[in-house]
Amino acid sequence: MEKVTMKDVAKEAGVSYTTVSHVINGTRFVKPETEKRVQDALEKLDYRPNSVARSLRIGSTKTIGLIVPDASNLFFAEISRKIEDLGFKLGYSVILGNSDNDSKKQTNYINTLIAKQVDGVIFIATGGDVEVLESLHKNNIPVVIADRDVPLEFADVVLLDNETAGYEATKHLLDLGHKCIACITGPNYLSSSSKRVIGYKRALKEFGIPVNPELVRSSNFRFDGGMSTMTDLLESDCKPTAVFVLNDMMAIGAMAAIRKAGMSIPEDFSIVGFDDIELSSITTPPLTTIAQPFDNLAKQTIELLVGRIQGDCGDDHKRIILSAELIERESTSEKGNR
Amino acid sequence: MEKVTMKDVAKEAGVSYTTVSHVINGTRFVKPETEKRVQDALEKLDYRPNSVARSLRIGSTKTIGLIVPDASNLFFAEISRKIEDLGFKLGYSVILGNSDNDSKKQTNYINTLIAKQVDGVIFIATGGDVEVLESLHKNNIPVVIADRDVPLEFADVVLLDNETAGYEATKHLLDLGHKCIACITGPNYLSSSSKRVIGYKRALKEFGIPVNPELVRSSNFRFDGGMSTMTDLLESDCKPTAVFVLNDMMAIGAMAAIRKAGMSIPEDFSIVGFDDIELSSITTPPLTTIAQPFDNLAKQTIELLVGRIQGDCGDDHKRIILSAELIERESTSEKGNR
DNA sequence: CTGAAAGCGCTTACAG
DNA sequence: CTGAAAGCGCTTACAG
Repeated sequence: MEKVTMKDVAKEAGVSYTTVSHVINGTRFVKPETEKRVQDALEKLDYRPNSVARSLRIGSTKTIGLIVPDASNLFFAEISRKIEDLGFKLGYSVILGNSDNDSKKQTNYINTLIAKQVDGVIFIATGGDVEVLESLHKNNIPVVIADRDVPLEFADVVLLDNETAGYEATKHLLDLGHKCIACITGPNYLSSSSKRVIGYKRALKEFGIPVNPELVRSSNFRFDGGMSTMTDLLESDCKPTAVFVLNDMMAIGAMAAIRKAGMSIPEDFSIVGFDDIELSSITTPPLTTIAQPFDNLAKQTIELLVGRIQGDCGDDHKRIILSAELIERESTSEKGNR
Repeated sequence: MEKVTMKDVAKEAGVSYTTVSHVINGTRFVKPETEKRVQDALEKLDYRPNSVARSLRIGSTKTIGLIVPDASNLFFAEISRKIEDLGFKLGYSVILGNSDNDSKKQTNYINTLIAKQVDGVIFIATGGDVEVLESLHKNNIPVVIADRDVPLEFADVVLLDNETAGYEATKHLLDLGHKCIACITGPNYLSSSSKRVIGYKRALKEFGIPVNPELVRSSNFRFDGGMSTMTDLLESDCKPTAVFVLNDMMAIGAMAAIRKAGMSIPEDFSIVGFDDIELSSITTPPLTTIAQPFDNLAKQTIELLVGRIQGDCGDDHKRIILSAELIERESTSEKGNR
């Protein structure tokens, strides 16, 4: 069970290992008869290419790094999954890293990705500093930033049009006659959160409704945060009749809080979420939400990255902005419909 | 921005690159003064080690492969996340692959993992054939099988004691006075499903209740499957008052079906799930379930693998069986408590 | 149509 | 206390 290398195959087939390499890679003509001998030897010895050696020689590992805040979060889990799928189809393996909110961990990851000579990196920012990405750039490793904007000149970016999406979600509620609409946001330093809030405010303004800061609460994008923030909101003075929650995880938490307070959805209270994770279609009632274009996001991101890897080194860095769509389900209804 | 190698550092510091290597790795004594010069050069040139070259030389990549059925499933997402975390702490990067139910894809993955010279593989089986794993073994790559048993002599295995867990879940329902208890299973070819069913039957027998095959339905471990199977069950002749659902995803779907049928949980119907994914504590009502020892599962798995990698080549392959715990929440109550 | 040889960037005996 | 050199397993000009 010793490692079998090209040398062994060459000896077995009675050719030089140059030839073996060429038949494996189909990279120059080989006399059919010779080729057959090599193929037989390959099979007989169950030869396995060593891509570490190959990578060292050709300077490319066919591996990309994917850094996400937390892959056990359903939203990132779905994105990672799709990126991994598409990447594999394009011939790339993915090394996955969870950054949490730990910028030290983030730095460690980036450093090992550089050491491992990944061909490119897809980065979904957590908070923390982002200067580490600089070193990727210095090492000529292309980076594409997905989902959460980050002020970096040297990277391509694929984002959702969060502002418009926030506007649409809020407008849906306004169109239903709601006037007192709360908003549960994510962490304010995330562009994906703050932009949605801008959309929310714009819709309100358009309907001539002043923004009540009491109704806009910042939370953590997680179930528990949605639940506790909604509870606070319901206990406060201003009695909203609807809420726009900036992701589905929190929205599901908020639904639990609303029910716990003895209200029915959507009869007493309307709620719209954001993301359209798989779960959202089967809550009770099914959640009206903004659907992230998961497939398209993954596709654009990986294609952009692979394009860069394959040498599209235009210095004009691209910003791709995708649009999201409102999915009306049963968690929203007209105000007064009680 | 040319790649800086040890040679460049050596030249800058005026030493041989042997010495550079030794100061980087701390692998032999170097005169403090010389060392300082090297350190300065390292810093000045912002040297980055190339672990591809290193790997080729030392025959180890410090990378492991993790193959899961579907990382967008919350259960695998949580496990992957933990394995990734612990692995990173031990100095290993992880390449993630989703096998789906596609044995061709599984084979492809295994082959690229071999080519990439991973140091080891953690494998969570989907259906499909498993002989591909054979080739890992032939290439001296240790494998540990997690969560789903697979009949393979050369791999270590870390499993849950599914039978006992299934017994406990069912007994809980029986202790509450339920006599007509349905069971929604996963695919039958998965040991994690079939063993839990054995536990379910054992508990029934112990309470002198015959197993009604009508009450045992096989489904797909997903939300939608739980929902539709539960709907069928409620429309059938035998009217159960409780159900043991073999994972939380399906249990959440089943809860939706029960509510849709106009019944309250737990007043009219009791339900116990399995896994204790994060979500289960915030459903309405919070789900009584069997808690998977996620942390321990990840920990044992990675430690076993790293042990093998580091040369513990005992031929006695280990089977580690972990136990699960019933978490009583609010989805179960005494029968007749309506 | 095929081979001999250099070299990718490291580590590590061997030698002094 | 430090260096010269071999070699990990490949790819790819160069040569014939």
